[in-house]
Amino acid sequence: MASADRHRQITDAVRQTGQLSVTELAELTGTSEMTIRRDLEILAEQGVLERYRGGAKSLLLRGEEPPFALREQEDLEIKQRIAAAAADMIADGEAVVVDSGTTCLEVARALTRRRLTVMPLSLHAANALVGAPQLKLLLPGGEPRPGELALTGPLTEASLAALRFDTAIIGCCGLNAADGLTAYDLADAAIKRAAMASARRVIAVTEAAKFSRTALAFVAPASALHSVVTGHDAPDEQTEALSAAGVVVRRV
Amino acid sequence: MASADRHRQITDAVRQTGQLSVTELAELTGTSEMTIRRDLEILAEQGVLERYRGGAKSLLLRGEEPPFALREQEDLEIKQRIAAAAADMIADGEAVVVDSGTTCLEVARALTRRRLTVMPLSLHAANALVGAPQLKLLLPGGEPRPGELALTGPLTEASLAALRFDTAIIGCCGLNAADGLTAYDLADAAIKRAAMASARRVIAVTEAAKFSRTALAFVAPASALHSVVTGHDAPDEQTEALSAAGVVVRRV
DNA sequence: CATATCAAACAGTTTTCTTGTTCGAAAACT
DNA sequence: AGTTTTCGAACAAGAAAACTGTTTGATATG
Repeated sequence: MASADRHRQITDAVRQTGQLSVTELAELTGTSEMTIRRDLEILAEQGVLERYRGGAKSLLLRGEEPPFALREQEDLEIKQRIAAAAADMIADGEAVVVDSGTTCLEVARALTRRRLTVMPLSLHAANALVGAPQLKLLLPGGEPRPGELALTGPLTEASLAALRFDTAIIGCCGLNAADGLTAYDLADAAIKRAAMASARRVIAVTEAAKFSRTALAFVAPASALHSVVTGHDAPDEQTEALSAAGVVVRRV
Repeated sequence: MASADRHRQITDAVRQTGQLSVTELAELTGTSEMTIRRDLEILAEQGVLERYRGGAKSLLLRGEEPPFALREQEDLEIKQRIAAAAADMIADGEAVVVDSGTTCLEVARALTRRRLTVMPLSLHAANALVGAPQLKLLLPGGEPRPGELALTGPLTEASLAALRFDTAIIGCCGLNAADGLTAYDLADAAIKRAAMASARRVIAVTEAAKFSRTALAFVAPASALHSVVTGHDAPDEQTEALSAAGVVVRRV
C-alpha cells in the first residue's frame, strides 16, 4: 500500500503548489522519476491532475471534490464507525435507500449481513451488496456518473418516485444549520432530494469536516433531517445548532 | 488459473456421478484433501453442489443452468468472436440495449471503446462498461438476480418501456426455429421480451450448442429476430430453418 | 541540432495467492 | 463411552503477481 500513500502525497503536493516537476516529485517522495511518471499517468486518468512535459498541474485547485478513489481511503476508520452507528439505527425488515459517496458506501457494507431491502444509489454500493444472502437488493435506474458511479437522471428519479422507504441514508458534501445540506453536483442534489422525499425517516451520515463546508448545490434545510450521525470531533456549536433545528445528533 | 480448471473438473465429476467423496476428488485432481475442501466451500457458495460430511453431491443434475462464474470461462474464444461480430453490426452513435448472460457480457466488453449509448441488463455488463470514456451508460432499475446479476422486475420493465433503442443484443438459453427463443428464468424472459419490444432491431448472440436446447420460458418466436450471430459450428439444418423464417444468420 | 523528457523492456525485489501439513475439535460410528 | 473419521483453523513453503529502478531508444522542445 506504499503506492496509495505516495499517490496522496503527490496529490496534496501538486494541489498546494499548483504544479510540480517530475524531478521535484521524485525528490519529495524519495522514488525514481519513472515511478512518478507511472503515478502521474494513473492520477491523470482519475482526473486529479493534468500532465505536461516535465511535470503535472493540479485540477483540484478550486473547491472541487477529489475523486472517489482518493476519498475512499481517507478517514476510513471514522467512516466505518459512523456507518456502524447508522446501521444500528435500522431495524431488521426495513426498506432502506442508501445514497452515493464514500461514507454511504461504508453504510452499505455495514448492512450486508442484515435482513433488509436496500436500494443503493451508486454502483459502488450495489457491488458491495451483491451476494449478500439475506438482503433484498433493489437497483434504481439511471446514469452512473464517472468515478463516483452515483446514479442520476430521470430514470433514477422515476425509480425513487415509485417507492416508499422506511429510512434514507444520505451523505453530503456540506452540512450546517445555516446553509442546510449541500452537494457538489446538481444532479446528485436532485437525487438526494428525491430519496429524502421517498423515505419516512432521513439519517445523514457525515464526517466532522463537512460541518465547515458549504457546497454549490442546495439539497434541503437541516430541519429536513431526522438524525445526523457524525464523528466525536464534530464542533459543539454546529451540533447544538442542529439540535435546535430539531435534528437528533449522534457523535461516535 | 489452475484452480479454475480444478473447479470445472470437480463440477463435472460430481455432476456425472451425482456425488463424490473428498478422498476420491483429491485422487482425481491430484491435490490434497484440504484443497478439495476449500474448493467445495467455494462451489457450494456458488450453488454448484451441496456438501455433506465426507464429500459433496451435485445440485446440477437436472437440466439446470450452471452458475455464471463457471459459464464465464467456457468457450471464451468463441463467445468473443461472436461478440466482436455482433459489435461490428452496430454503428457509432446508436443506442443499444445489451442483455444479461456471458455471451452478452462479451458484447458489452467489445463495445467499451465505441461511441454509443448502452443500457446493460446485468450488473456484470454494467461493471464492464463503467469507465469507458466515450460511452454513455444508462442503467435500468431492477432486482439483480444472485450470481447472474441480471436485472429483472417491474423497475426494469418500466425503464425499458420508457426508452426506444436502435438495437437490442439478446442472449438466450435455447434457440431454434420450432420452439423460438427460450430462457431458463421466467423473470428474465419477461425482460428479454421488453428489451426486444423497445428496440428497432434485434440481434441474438448464441453459441451453437443452444440450437439443440429448449429452456422452460418462452420468450419470442424466431421470426421476432432480425439477425442471429453464432459460431461456425452451428448445424446447417438449424441455420437454414432460421433463414427460412426470415432471420439473417451470421456464422463466425 | 542539442538537450531534456518520455515510455517500453527488462530484471530484481517485494508482496500476495495458493497449496500442503499439522493439530485440536467436532461429528459419526461401534 | 471410546474410537475413528472428517473438518477447519493456523502455520509454512512455494508459486504467481505486482511494484520499482535501470537502461535504452524514441520523441518533443528550444
